[in-house]
Formats: sequence, structure tokens, C-alpha cells
Amino acid sequence: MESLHYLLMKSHSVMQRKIYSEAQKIGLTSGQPKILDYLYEHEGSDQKTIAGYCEIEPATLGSILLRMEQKGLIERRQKNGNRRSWFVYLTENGKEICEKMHDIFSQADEQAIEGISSGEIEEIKNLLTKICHNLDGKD
Amino acid sequence: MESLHYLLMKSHSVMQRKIYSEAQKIGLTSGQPKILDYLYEHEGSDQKTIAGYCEIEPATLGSILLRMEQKGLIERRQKNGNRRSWFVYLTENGKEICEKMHDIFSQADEQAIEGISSGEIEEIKNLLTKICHNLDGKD
DNA sequence: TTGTTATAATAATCATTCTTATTATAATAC
DNA sequence: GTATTATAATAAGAATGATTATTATAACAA
Repeated sequence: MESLHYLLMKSHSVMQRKIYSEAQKIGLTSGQPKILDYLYEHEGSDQKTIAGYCEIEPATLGSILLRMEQKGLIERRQKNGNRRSWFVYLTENGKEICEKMHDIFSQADEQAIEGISSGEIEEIKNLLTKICHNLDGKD
Repeated sequence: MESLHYLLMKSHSVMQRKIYSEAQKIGLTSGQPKILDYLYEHEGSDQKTIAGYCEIEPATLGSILLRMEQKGLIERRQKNGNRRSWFVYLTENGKEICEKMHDIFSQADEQAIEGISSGEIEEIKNLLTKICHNLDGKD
């Protein structure tokens, strides 16, 4: 049996390829889907928060958002007189793409769990969460 | 509960950070550990095979191997009169680093599974393998 | 044997990602 | 109120990774 770190790398990689191959069809590059995944339910977040969820550095997020802004998927606004943080919103076009991307994520998850019982899915999710805790002490 | 694709991304990310933070201490960059993980038991493989295991494109592997060669970790040789394939071997220094990296991988896995029973570990490994199959039809 | 097809690796280009440093702003301390 | 400290984002530079095209070699077919 393969090692745990290898199986994590491989299953992530296979999942990413699946998601990216679909995302490409709607004009997205590889860094963009995860950001839309977060914005789907958290529009108006600041960049630091989004980066934390996406497990990337704020500087990295900034460069991806720049392209998304240029392509008209998102816009950055300031609010409450705070001139240090930027808050990210979807444009109308961005909302449409975001909906499509949400379906792609759902379908990928469905395909991944074919033939696995809902109890086992719960089990694996709990264990993955525990592994995350073990390795970095936070969630 | 988070979605499956998110938990896979997150646990992979957390594991990678752990591994990379240790790998950095012995002078490795982020792309190198997984290659040493394979060479540990498969010295003398050709580049296409290594790339397949590492879940990266052969062209990407080539650029990482170039730096590893320049740093004296590996060397590429030809064999059996085959002038199309290159076969990858560890140098003496590469072998030492490879041993250290192997320990780092083992320790990361140990830390990840703290407080999880061996039965559950088997379960999660089987399920991750199944998810890989479901998503791309091969192992 | 010669021409076609398939395969292994590299080259070039772009997006992503990290790290370190810098800039701008906010919050706090004195 | 001014100075220090902390925070949010960007800039610059390097490594990783994918994609497409090219080169070199091997295998096969006529």
C-alpha cells in the first residue's frame, strides 16, 4: 500500500486535473476555481481571508485576482472607510461563471464518491480533518 | 462539513507545507522531495516513469532534474544502447539527502496519523485509492 | 530499405506559488 | 498629537507546473 503522503498528493492531483479540465472549458485558469469556490458563499471578503481559505499566500492571491479583474470576473471595492483592505465582489459575468464552477465542483465530488457509502464519506472527511489538525494545529 | 474536494486540497496543502518546511532545512526546493521519494526505491528509472509517479508532466520533471543535476544530487545516464531515454541515478551526496528526505516523509506521515487507529488508516488509504480510480480510471 | 508512426526528452511561454521586501494605512502607546 | 507597532496589499525574483511545439531516436510497415 502506498504511503499516506503519497495518496494525499495523488488524490489531490487527480481531483485537480478533473476540476481544471472542466474549468478550462469555461475559460478559467488553474488558480481561479478555488477562489470562485469561496466567493460562491462569501462575496465581499477581504483578500487575506480569501487567501487563508484557499491555502495560498495573500501575494499569490493578489496576482490571480488581478487577472480575474482584468477579465471582468470580479471587482475590488473598499468599504466602511477602510483604505487598507480591499473587498472582493463578483461581477454579473463572474456570478454566471461562479455558478457553473459550483456545478463542476459538485459533479467532481459526486464522481469521486461513486460506490462509497455515505457513512464512509463521513468517515473519510472526519479523518482528513483530523489529519489537518495533527499537521498544523489549526483547521 | 467541508466538501470533499476542499478537504483533499487542504490536507494535501497542510502536508506539503510540513514536508517542505523540513525539506528546506536540507537545501531542497519544493519540487524535489517527491522525486527523491520515488528514487529512494526506484533508482535508474527513466524520466517518463518518474513523472508519472510524481503526477507531473515530463517537461516539468526535466526542469527540476536539471537543477538537481547542477546541484550534484542526481545524474542522468544512458543504458542498453538506448539513446532516446535517460535514466536517473542518485549521486553519493544525493543518496544521503534521499535518506534524510525519506525520514522526513515517514515522520510527516506519523504525525499526520496521531490518534487514528491502524484500522482507520487502512480505511482512509483504501478510500483515497478508490477516489483516484473513480476520477481517472487508473491507479 | 525506406517511409511512416510512435516515443522520450527539451525548448519556449505563461500562470501559479512562495519568499522577502516595500508601501500604505490603521491601531496603539507615550 | 506624535511615534511606534501591526496589518493589508503589492512588487520583485525564483521555482514549479502545464501546454504546445520541436528534435532526436526507435519501432514498424510497405
